[in-house]
Amino acid sequence: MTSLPEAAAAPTTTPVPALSARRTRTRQRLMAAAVAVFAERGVIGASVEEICEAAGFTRGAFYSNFADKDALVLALIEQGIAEEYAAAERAVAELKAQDEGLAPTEAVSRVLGRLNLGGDGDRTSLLAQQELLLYAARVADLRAPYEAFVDACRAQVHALVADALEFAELEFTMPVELALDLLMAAHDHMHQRALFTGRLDPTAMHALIMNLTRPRTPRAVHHDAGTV
Amino acid sequence: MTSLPEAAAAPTTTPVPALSARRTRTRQRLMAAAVAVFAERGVIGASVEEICEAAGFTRGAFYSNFADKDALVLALIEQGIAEEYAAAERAVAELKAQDEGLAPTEAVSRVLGRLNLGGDGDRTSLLAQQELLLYAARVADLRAPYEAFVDACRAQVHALVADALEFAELEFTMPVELALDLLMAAHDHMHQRALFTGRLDPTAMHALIMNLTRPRTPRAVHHDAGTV
DNA sequence: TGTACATCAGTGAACGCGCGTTCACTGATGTAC
DNA sequence: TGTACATCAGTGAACGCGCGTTCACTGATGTAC
Repeated sequence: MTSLPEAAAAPTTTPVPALSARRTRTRQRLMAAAVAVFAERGVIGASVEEICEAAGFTRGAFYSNFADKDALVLALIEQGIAEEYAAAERAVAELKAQDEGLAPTEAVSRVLGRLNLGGDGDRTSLLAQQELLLYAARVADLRAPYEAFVDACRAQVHALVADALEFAELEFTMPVELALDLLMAAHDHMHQRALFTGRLDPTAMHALIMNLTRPRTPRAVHHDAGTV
Repeated sequence: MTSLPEAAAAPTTTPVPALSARRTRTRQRLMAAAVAVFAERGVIGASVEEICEAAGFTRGAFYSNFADKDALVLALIEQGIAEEYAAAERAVAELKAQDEGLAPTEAVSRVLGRLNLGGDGDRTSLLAQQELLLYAARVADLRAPYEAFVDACRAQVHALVADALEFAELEFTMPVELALDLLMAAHDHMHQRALFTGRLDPTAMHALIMNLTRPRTPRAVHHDAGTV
């Protein structure tokens, strides 16, 4: 799971007419600009003009690269999927590289803190991500790709959490699928609140982790203050 | 907490120039139509024309009642706050009226299932609610009112859950504020997924409730299958 | 109760602006010899 | 390496449409006598 070739960034298996380097750059700049504009104005409210201006192009360039706004959103979602998987690889590798003993909660929550789940953690990314979700929920053609993106996020959480628990000698107190659902729910909720308060508050997240896990071997009791 | 006069629906303490009955009706129709249009097109994408057409008015009527779209959104949020508190009153009263013995999980999750948290639970309401959140997160003047709305939701959850736990003789395994956060997180997540799958899946929610609660009196063990 | 008048509430035409989309164009990049 | 040409990629003007906002208007509602 941690080992893939090293592609995923430069896929040589693109559809029939491979894109030129120049075209790829233009598309990337348009997509990056779109994220910023989506965060500020919303997907529906973002005009093609604004996106192009932010990217330093004219509108003609947009229509030369994308059929319409939906096509750009689809490209963003699909790129998000690829990045999510790539990020999971890296994060797990990093975690395995550090071998110092951490408190169980520390280990797990530090891992979760690294989860971007499709954004850099800054306000712009959070807003843009929420925008994409809501837009994808409405546009039939985008629902399936977005669900694939969510699955990619889930896979990343799964990989990270599994390793973290192994490392801290903990196990879930419920089926792993349910635990993942709850972790992602708490994670999203934390980010959503951050849109209003301006800062991430991991308190509830920590409490949840404590409640979802227990020592894997029954002899040691980490959760209580007891020193058995 | 359960006892208020019986107003909240017809507040006689409205600001200085009280609205005429006709005007109130027009505003309500516009607001109801706005929810539907917001769900379909998004707050930013919804045109005043669409809202008015859905409500059966011309655009002039809109500007005669609201300064602009933001004023209408604010009115929707403030109405949501009032409705949320009113709903909490009713729900708690209903819960207290039923005295048959329920399984602890049943009691709590049935109560939570009743939580609308600002919507009827249908797709339109869910989308509109998400839209309002995202819009409020961006517009400075709407952030405080929206946080007040979230507080109202939290108060409703608190009232309901406290009663349900009392009824089922359960208690939280963590501070109540954290437990409420997690319940709301799981609830929102469940609704968000429903936007894609088309149905509410309470499995994770149930599992969370099991993990957040324990019998209040140590003698009986409700959580395990044991029959002590 | 009836009439005359004042105010209120919504109508619908008009305005100008900005946006999506198209397309003839030009400069940039690549290729054949 | 150099030249001539073909294709590619982005430009920017142009079009028409729909939207936000205004405002003179008219019908509805309320009030004084």
